[in-house]
Amino acid sequence: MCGALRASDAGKKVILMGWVNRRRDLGALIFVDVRDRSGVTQVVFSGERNSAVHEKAELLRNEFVIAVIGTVKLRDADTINKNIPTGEIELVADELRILNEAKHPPFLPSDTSLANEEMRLKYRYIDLRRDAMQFNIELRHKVALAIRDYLASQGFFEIETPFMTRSTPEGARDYLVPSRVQPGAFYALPQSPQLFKQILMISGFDKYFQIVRCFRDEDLRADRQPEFTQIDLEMSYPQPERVWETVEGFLTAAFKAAGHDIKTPFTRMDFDDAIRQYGIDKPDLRLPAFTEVRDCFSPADLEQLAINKDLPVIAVRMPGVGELSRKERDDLKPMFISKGGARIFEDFKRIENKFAEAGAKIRQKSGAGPDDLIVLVVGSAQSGKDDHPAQKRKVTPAELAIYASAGLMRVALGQKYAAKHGLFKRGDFRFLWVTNFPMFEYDEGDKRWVAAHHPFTSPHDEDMDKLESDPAMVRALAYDVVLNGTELGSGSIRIHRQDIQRKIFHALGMTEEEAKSRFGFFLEALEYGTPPHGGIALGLDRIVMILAGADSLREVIPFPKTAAAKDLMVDAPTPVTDAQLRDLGIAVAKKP
RNA sequence: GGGGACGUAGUUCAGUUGGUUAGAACGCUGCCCUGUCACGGCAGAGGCCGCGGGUUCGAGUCCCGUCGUCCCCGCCA
Repeated sequence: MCGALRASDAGKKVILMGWVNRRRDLGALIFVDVRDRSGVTQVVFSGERNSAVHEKAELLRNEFVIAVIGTVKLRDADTINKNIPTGEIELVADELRILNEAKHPPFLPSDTSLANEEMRLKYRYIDLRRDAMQFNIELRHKVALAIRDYLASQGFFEIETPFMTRSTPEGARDYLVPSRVQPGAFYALPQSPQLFKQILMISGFDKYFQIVRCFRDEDLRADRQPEFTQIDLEMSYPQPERVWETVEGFLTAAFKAAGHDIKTPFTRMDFDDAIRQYGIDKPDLRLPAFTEVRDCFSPADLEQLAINKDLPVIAVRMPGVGELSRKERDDLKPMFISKGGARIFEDFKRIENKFAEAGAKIRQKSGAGPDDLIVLVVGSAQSGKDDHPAQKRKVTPAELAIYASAGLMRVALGQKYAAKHGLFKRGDFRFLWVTNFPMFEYDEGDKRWVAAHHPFTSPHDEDMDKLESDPAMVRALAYDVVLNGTELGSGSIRIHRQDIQRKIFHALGMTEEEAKSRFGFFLEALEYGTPPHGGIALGLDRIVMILAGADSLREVIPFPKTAAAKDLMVDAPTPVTDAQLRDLGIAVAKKP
């Protein structure tokens, strides 16, 4: 391989095959860097030594595929290249074969500046030749392999489940596959193998895993692709802690494979605490938690500032970021997303000038040094009263609006300033289990309760009696694993009793008939001796993205989709022929 | 569905207040060069300024629309 040869190989006769990475033509002496996925080696073509081969080497151009036979030569001390691992040697060519020529590529793998994404995705095969992409894809392979090895060593079986399955119109939108033999009927691509893995528990495969593609027809983000890979697992008879240990085990192996040692067990945090301290259910622990500073203001202060005295007053602190300039503060305002009338005070200096005592107290309580940035998020004076169905929760909807707004501000500030001020250090991995999620969320549009995780999640034993009477207060045996503000995975202990599963469907507003038509097969399966079981699924792409230090999943997925869910290389999706549609019994209402 | 950014040579970008022939770097082509390694030197080719309208004596530059890529909100059990 092109990255393999070392000083100890000097004198050997070898053959190297690869791409022309760069050529340096000095006349009677031509240097060519040959590249494959392992690295580059300098090949020397000398006119003096072999004029026929040298003449052929003059034809070489970027990205030609060549084979070179030659002798490994130790370089003279003054010509050693310390920048590459093979820099102590070079290959003196005796024979050259051009295996294939190449058109001038739109961009070169060796280019120092990166082509734009449109170009990279259209010519993905060239983009993938770049060192960075080769590294990321290798990393992905190593991580997946380490996870497989670990889970297999713990007695898990990898078992495949169908891609062509049935639509369950709850949650994300399904990708549909029309059936030819059953015109008008559709398969759905799985959003997750959820019910199949639960049925595998009923089938006696008590430890299952699968590194599996999942599909969701929703709009994309930098960290969301319509098809993505999950590390999906399920086990019988577990306490949540057993699932967590398993995840901590395979993540330790995966991060080790990427060269990082991580500490287990991970921090654990109640959902309510996450909201109150970070305003989000996936807190980034690299940045400090909120400080509640309402009591730092006198009632008169609150009135004068038109701050709601019944709602939290949140100080968001960014260490070392310092006072913002006027322009920076102006830039901040559009970044603030107000939920439920929350307000922002981005100019803390002004608070300190006008309300010196409160300002000092806030600095002290939040532990803010003189170099720290403080932004306050408060409720407006008129907000606060509501009769929301979730009013009785520990964190009421009105409070949640303040926390959530502050949480979004905290994340936005982190993204904008923390990297610049060294708060995000490479290799700083803050894992976290968020637990005790509420079972239900209230859908304001549909005016009904929906499952916060999914409808197969078991409620807490002690909350079972509140399913009908007080759904807002029911906690779920659900847990998320979070890393540096990214949700890596989500899981739960499942319902294994048919009567409870029925109750949940009912609480979600499903009639008996609906439940039966959508999930009848599953309710029936539950009746045939279902062991207690639970599991989790983690996003492989996101794990690799974080390990690669990338900002987008596209950097770790070989053939990703654009924001409009298109594949620019193969140009998908496309219209299909009328004959195909006829076969499927489908008519397209609006042709492009 | 909504908001924002961007679109100029093969590529990455610059292009002033609307004003003469649209520039640079890399890449490409040719010539020169025996120790380069982001080689160097000389010469050269390469432009529907995304597309369509409009304003103007005059548009890469201003306006409207449209397409594409990216980021975000909604959405993502």
